[in-house]
This record gives sequence, structure tokens and C-alpha cells, in this order.
Amino acid sequence: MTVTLADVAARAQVSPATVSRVLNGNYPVAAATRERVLRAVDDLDYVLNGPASALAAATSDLVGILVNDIADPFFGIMASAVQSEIGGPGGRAGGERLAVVCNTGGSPERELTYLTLLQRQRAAAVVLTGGAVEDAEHAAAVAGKLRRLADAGSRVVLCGRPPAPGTDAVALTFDNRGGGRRITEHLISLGHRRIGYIAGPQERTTTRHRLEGHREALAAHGVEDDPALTVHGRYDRRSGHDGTVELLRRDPSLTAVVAANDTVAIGACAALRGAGLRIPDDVSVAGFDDLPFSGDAVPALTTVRLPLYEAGARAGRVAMGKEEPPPGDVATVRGELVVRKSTGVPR
Amino acid sequence: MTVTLADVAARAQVSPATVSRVLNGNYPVAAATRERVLRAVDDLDYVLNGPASALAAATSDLVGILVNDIADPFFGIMASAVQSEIGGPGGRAGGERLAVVCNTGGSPERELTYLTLLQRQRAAAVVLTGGAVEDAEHAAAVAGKLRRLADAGSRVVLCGRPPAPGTDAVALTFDNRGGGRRITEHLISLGHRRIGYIAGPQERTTTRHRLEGHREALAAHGVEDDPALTVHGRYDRRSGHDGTVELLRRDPSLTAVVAANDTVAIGACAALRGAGLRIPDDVSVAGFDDLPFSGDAVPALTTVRLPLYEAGARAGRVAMGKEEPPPGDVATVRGELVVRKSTGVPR
DNA sequence: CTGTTAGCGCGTTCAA
DNA sequence: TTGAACGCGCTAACAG
Repeated sequence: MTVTLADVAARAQVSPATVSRVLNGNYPVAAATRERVLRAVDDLDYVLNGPASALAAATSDLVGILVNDIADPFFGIMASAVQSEIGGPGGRAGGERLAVVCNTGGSPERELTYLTLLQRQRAAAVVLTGGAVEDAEHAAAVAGKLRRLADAGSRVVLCGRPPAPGTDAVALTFDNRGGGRRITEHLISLGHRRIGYIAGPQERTTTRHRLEGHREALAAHGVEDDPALTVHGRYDRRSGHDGTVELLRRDPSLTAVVAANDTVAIGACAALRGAGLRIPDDVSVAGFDDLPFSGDAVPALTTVRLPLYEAGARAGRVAMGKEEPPPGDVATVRGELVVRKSTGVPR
Repeated sequence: MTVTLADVAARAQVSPATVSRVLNGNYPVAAATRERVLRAVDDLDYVLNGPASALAAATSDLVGILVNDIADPFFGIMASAVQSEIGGPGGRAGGERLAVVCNTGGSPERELTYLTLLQRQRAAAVVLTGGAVEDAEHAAAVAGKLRRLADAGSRVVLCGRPPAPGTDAVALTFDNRGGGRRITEHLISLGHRRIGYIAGPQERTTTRHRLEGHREALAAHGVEDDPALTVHGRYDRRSGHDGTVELLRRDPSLTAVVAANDTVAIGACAALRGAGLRIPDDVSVAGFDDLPFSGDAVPALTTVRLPLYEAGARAGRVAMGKEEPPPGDVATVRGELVVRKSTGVPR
């Protein structure tokens, strides 16, 4: 039915072992023989059987990339960067590796499910992107999975995610706290004192770190941290809209809104506009991440730029063993304040 | 080292076959025995060996999803929809299927490479999203790959892509031509006569179909189709910006711009604003797709809504055999005109 | 309902 | 430099 290695061997008049060797290029093979084999492969339209190969070699060409939301460019950009680094030569049997982007939807259970699936597939490497869920039990379960993946030979890299204690996974962490601090400092320096904050989901590390940075800035400049000025929601536009409506209800005198990320900020802008407020004349708005659309928003969004592509690419290289892990297996990636048109002096 | 099926069998005091049976749930097993096996699996922290399983069963739990650009929500939305339908029960060994999102970057070579990789992995199904490249040689190569995938037992579904002649792949096609016609008719009905068109890459089906719809509308209403009013570019913001600058240079009197998609439209808006023109007072702008940000743009974008999520979900179900393929294996998915604030009567 | 027996297709020793 | 033989871990008949 389907053509196998043996068929190729027969046609090239060599042994199956020889065919395997030319395909993997791991052993010396006479040039003439290799020619013959390659021709047979071509003639027969032979495609290596991945599972069989992986079984025999006890490793596969799969590289898993876990993302919270594949429809969100924040993750899409990192995923495409990781993927750009894992292709090319270096893989077994033909040189190409298969990037497997897994969409967890932010669900802890699905995260674990996918890690199991990748372990089952004997993935060559696994890259986890985005913040982690702050739940002791889940964190322990993830750590266990990561440890077992590593034991089985998979390289594990965290991208934009804090280190996982109890594992030796390499972590490229975003400096969310520092970014959060800088964006709020920017607003304070403009003269804002009543600053609303629309945070992400309560239990995520990214949410907490950005919020902590915000509070650090308030404290450092002696600005009151009114709990009523912080609301939580998801990392989407809707949350920005609804959160802003709520903040405005609680304190109509606020002069600035900091959003958990750019998508949330866009929703905030919509809500402010809906309330008849001008940006930044009446209320300033700040985001986080600097996604592609942020510069095109009207007004262009002041935000913290995270080098998503660069971080993803580095994670990919580390996962492939093409780059040394950072000292201590942890690197912090800073975000840069980008001041545009959505922030100004308070009215 | 790693625990195998045999280890589980030994601990549960049953044969390996029985363990396999409870794991796959394909054969009747006594409740007591199943209990015992499941406990042993748990005790030993056993994880099925995917490659071995796939080798023996001659099929895998992998489902491939090909996308042109994973960082583009257009594809992200479809991919997440496909993926939402392929999980759950029905897969082998534990019920979960692994969605493999493959990023071709729009490159024909990578498209072929990924198809080979998926064939190599004996993927259970493959979903190709987005337009096809219009190159006879490449089309033939893809058709050949798809045929071989189907022969090997993979189900092949095209989502938002025209049928592939010479294959029996199911196609859920977007009515790009009809959408293109409706958006331009909308502008004509508002009174526009000098309408610029920023098309996508020359050689893609999506580009051609949308453009043809545009021209049909012009012809149907006796509006001159000036070749100078059409420019080509990529499906990104930059192309929208640059294309608009060029169109403005060629004809400063144009009153409307139709963009290849919403992302391009956003770029067009930025360029118009940069030229000191108001939208829609001076120039109307229309997009295509209705991505999440389109309603939040300022002004909110008039566009053609494509039911990306629904189409992706349907493709996923068909790929899983959960839904019957449409009659003739081809279904056309219509886009709906969404009139918002970016279009108005010409100045 | 369960155990026994063969492979699935390939990589990798060990000899030659 | 090449071939022969074995086994990777699992599933799918076939018995019982």
C-alpha cells in the first residue's frame, strides 16, 4: 500500500539500513549509493513514517508551543517567532521540524492536557508562552509535567512567563512589574492623581506583576492607591469597555485609565468616547504590549513595548539548542515606554 | 527507564492488550478490570507512547491546520475554531486530539513542506485555511499532496479556500467575489464614482476574487474602471498605507478607497489622516473580513463580515467526521455587508 | 470478556 | 562503507 523504507531499499538495491542512513545523514555513505537511494526516494515518492521513526529513535521532530489564545496577536507574534527558529536543518530525517501550536484558551486543564499530549508525542521541545496561573495545585501539576518532559529528553523553555520552581526550564520573563511602574510614573509625571486601573484576570502572574508595578509607582510618588480605582476583567476589548464604564461610575473625576494591555485599552477608549469624553483631553489612556494596531489607534496608544518577536525567536533558538540558555537559566526582558497620543496633561 | 504499557499490565495483573483496550475504550472490558488498570496507570504515572501507538494503529491523533500568518487574527480565529471542534471524545487513547497549527507565512514551499510533514506524521486530518496561490505548478503539487494524504487516510478540508481540482477535499469557500461586489455597490449607491482599490498579493485567489467582485459592481453600474485606481500589496497595514499614498498621488480627486481587508483598511485610514483628509467626509474607506478591531477603529469600519469562527468550526467538524460534508463537497460561505462610520456620501 | 501472537516501519547495534 | 538482525511500544487479529 504505502511505500516504505524497504521498498526504497529494494529499488535502490541496497539494504534498508543504508536508506535510513542517507535519510538521516548520520553515517558515512558512498556518494554513488546516496545518489541511487535519493533517486529511488524520488521515484517512489517516499515519505518517511514519522511515528515509526520516532519510535525507533525515541524522539520526534515535534516542537510544541503553548499559547493562551491563538486569535490574539500577542501570542501569534511569539508563536510565529518561535516557529521561525525551529525549522531548517538540524531536525532528523529531512531536516524539518514540525511546530505544534497548541491553544489552551487560558484553561489550566487544557494546559495540562496539552503537556501530556506533547509528552506522549515525545516532543523534541516545548515552549510555553504567556503568564502562568497562580494556583499552587496547578503550578505543582505543571511543574511535574515539565520535569517529566525534561526527563524524557524534551527541552522546555518559558517565554514571557515566570520561572517554574522545581524545574530546570529556561525562562525568558517579561519585566511586567517594571513596565507597569513606568507607565504609571509617566502618568503621574504628567500630573495625574486619580488613575483608574483595569487589570486582567485575578489569578494570573502577568496581571499581578503589572498591577504591582502600578502600585509601586503610586506609592513611590505619594499618590493615594484607592482600591475603588482598580477593576479586574479578562484580557479583551469587552473587559476594557465594561471596566471603564464601571470606573467612571465609581469616580467620574478620574483623569487617566491604565489598561492591562492594548486590547483592553482599545475597549477603554471606546467606552470613554461613548461617554462623550475626549482622549487625552478629558481622560488619558495607556496600554501595554504595543501590538501592531496600537500605533494605528486614534489617538495612537501610549503603551509599553514588549519585544514579543525577539523574545519568541530567542526562546525558539534556546529550545533548539542553537543558543546558550541565559546564566541561571533566567533572563528578564524589559519593556520600553512608548509615549504617543493617548496620554496628556490632565484637564 | 520510562514506564511502558507492559509495566502497567504487570502492575494491574492483566495482559498488555487489556491495558490498551481500556485506554482506547474500543472494546468491552469488565468494570473491575478497568478500575484496576486505571489505578495502575495513575500509580505509575503512565503516559501512552504516541509514536508507538500511531505506528501500530497506522494513524495518529494529530490534526494539522495550515495558516498563512499565525499573527493575523483572520487565521487565528479560524484556527481556534477548528481546534475547538477536534478535542473531546472521539480521539484514540484518552480521547484528546492534538491540533497542530502550521504557519506557512504565505510561502508555497512551506505549504508543501508542512503537508509532507503532516503526511509523515500520518495526521488524522488536515485543514487548509485562507486563499490559495494561483500557480499551476504549485497547485498541482498541492493537489498531489492532498491526494496522497487522503489516500493515507487523512481527511482533508479546505476552509476559506476554493476547491482543489483533482482532489476530493471538502471545501468551505468564502464568497469573496460576492462580498467584493456588495461593498463596492454600497459605495456606488452612496454616490462614489472615483473609487480606489488596494488589492492583496497578485497571485492569490482571495485577491483575485475580491477584485473581480469590485469590477463586477463597477461594470454593473456603468462606472469607469480606471486601471490606475487599483494597486496591489500585501495583506498588511503597511500596504494599506503605502497604497493609499500612491492612489492619492495618482488621483487626488478620489472619494473612496476599498481595501483588500480590514488590516489594509486601517493602514489606508492612517495614510488619509496623514494627508489631512477626514474619513468619511473627504474620503470613504471600506474593508473586508470584519475582524474584532474593525468595530473599534475610529471611525468604525464599514466592511464585509466573514463568519470566520463558524466556518472554522464547521471545517473542524467535517474534518472529524462529526458533520456531513456539504453536497458536492463544496459549500459557499457568504459575507454580510456591515455598514458603519467609515463610509458616507462623497464630498 | 481476556490472553497470545504477530507485526507496524524504522534506527541501530554488531559483523563483515 | 554496507548488510543482517533485533527491538522500540503498541494495536489488532485470533483464540479461548
